[in-house]
Amino acid sequence: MTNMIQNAKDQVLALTSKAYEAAAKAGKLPEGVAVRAGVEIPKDTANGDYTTTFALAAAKAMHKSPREIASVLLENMDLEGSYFASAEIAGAGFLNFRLNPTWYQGVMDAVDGEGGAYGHSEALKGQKIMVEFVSANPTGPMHMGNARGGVLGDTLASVLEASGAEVWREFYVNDAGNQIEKFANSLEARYLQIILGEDAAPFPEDGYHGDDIRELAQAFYDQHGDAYLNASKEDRRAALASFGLERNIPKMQGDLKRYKIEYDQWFFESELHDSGYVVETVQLLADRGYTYEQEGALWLATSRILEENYRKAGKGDKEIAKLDLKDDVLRRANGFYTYFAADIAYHRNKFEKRGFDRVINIWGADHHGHVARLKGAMDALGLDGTGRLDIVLMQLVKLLRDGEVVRMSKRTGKAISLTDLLDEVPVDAARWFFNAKPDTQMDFDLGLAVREDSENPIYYVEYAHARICSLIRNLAAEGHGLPAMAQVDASLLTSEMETALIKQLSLYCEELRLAARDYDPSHINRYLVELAGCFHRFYTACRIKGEEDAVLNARLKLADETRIVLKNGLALLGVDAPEKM
RNA sequence: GCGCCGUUAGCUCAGCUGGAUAGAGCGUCUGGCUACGGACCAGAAGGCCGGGGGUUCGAAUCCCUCACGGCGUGCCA
Repeated sequence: MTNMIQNAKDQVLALTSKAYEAAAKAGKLPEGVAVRAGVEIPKDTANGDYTTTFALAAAKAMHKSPREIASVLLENMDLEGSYFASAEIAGAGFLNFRLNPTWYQGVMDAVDGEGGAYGHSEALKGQKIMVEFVSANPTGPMHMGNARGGVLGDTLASVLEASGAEVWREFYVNDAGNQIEKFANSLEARYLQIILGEDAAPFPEDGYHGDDIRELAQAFYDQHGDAYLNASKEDRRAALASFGLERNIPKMQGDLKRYKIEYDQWFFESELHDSGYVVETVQLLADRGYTYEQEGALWLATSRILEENYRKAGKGDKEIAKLDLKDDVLRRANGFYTYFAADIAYHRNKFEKRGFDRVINIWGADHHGHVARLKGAMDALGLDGTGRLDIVLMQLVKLLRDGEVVRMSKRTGKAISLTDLLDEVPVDAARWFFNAKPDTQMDFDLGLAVREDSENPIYYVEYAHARICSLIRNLAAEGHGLPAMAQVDASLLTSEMETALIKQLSLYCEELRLAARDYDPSHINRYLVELAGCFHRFYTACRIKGEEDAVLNARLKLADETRIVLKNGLALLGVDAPEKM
């Protein structure tokens, strides 16, 4: 709730514009100039704790040098009662502000008062947001891309929750359509091979070659014997498909749970078909005049929809012509609806039926061709897909083992599955590692990932937490309990390491904001490493045990607040904060 | 061909709406507890920010262009 960084920034701007008004009134600066100035935190504290570029930004309009403006501003500035002890001119015309103890006390009060909720905000209050992620085909084991997407989606959902949104986690189960047909055909071939021998039943060329298919067929055979040998093709395939799904889906649920991912809902594609919602949705598009028939198929006029969108976005004819837009089939000539049609229905359901204000999908980058047309289809339905549907495209994971690339394709049957991963790598390490910026490709070296040493930043962060817990335990054993905030005087914390640590605590709010804004929870990872570093440096430089009570209390409180923030951040990532290691 | 993503230290990556001398971790080298957890800390070396133009007080950041890499461009999902 309390964001002391925002408070400080607001105050810098308020102090500066007040100074400007005073100066203008006194005739020292031209009146009525609107200045778009920013406030920043300088990288080097030699340049103060906060800085504003007001004078730089105003120079042109005021026809004065930045330093001259800054100098006049300074003469007219009153820091009384503010968070700042001093302000000075530096460089090209920066105004640098230095914090006083009331601000540091404010940060410590905020962490103490808000505890586990510290860092949370109400920025997204009242917003109902769905995050749909993983949504792996239930036709086989989940792969590394699912592992990455799982962490990303789950953590992003947590970040949005911490920002005040009402968040819904959902898994879309593709239990219909071509993939399932392929799945059934593959199972059927394996099943027949078990009974009749390998050569008796040809394996479909585009089938799933994985061992999991053989195992499922074997399990089916163990249960039913050759009862389905002479059944109709349709019955046999249907039985095999549902047998497979009934085993695969709970397995996925179990694996994801083991990965600490729990969904609010597993939504089945088949429901959209069975309830007639797909047909209804396509009809709606037809009613709105966005479809046409050609060569026996029903098409969505995607190119027209997108062209309208691009035109609205201000793109010219030339640009649009270059885009090479294509229409999409909704209903094939054989009468079956495409995945795309079902997906449109699914997203209509999210917005229209369930009333989500915003929908976020985590997709693999290989689906990016699908982004514009799905948004366009929502626009065509009047659901503002352009504005409310956000697709996070996640670049794929390159899996390595000892430097060698490991193939990830399900179809080769050689994939390292998410289950395999969790057998090799601790869950927390995997979660930490996969929580990387979505739009960069990443290498995951299995040999490297299992190492539990200083190369892995997660141990650095966990160690800081465990160290603080140990400190608190030891002091408690000596009769020094944690002080109440009233007993803590933050003005005693003046050394470089202490102020740096408090400032780092205040940054948590900021990083959470950025994580929510960019849909990039990896801000939290980097923040926690930095926070742990600040703590270790503080801990090395500042003794706690044996100091006089006032200092001891202040430092012990600071350590405990660091523990709280470490724990809050790790909780967001779904990583344990161990009290001992 | 077209589209999306990427290119910053030996490696993995930060760099917020353009700001001050481009940062961190790992690796390499050198140091630091008979004191609260050495899974820690301090210091050093290491950079035409892929190339070239442009915009301006100021560009890793914005615009154009080229190069390289990944992915896509199905009546697949």
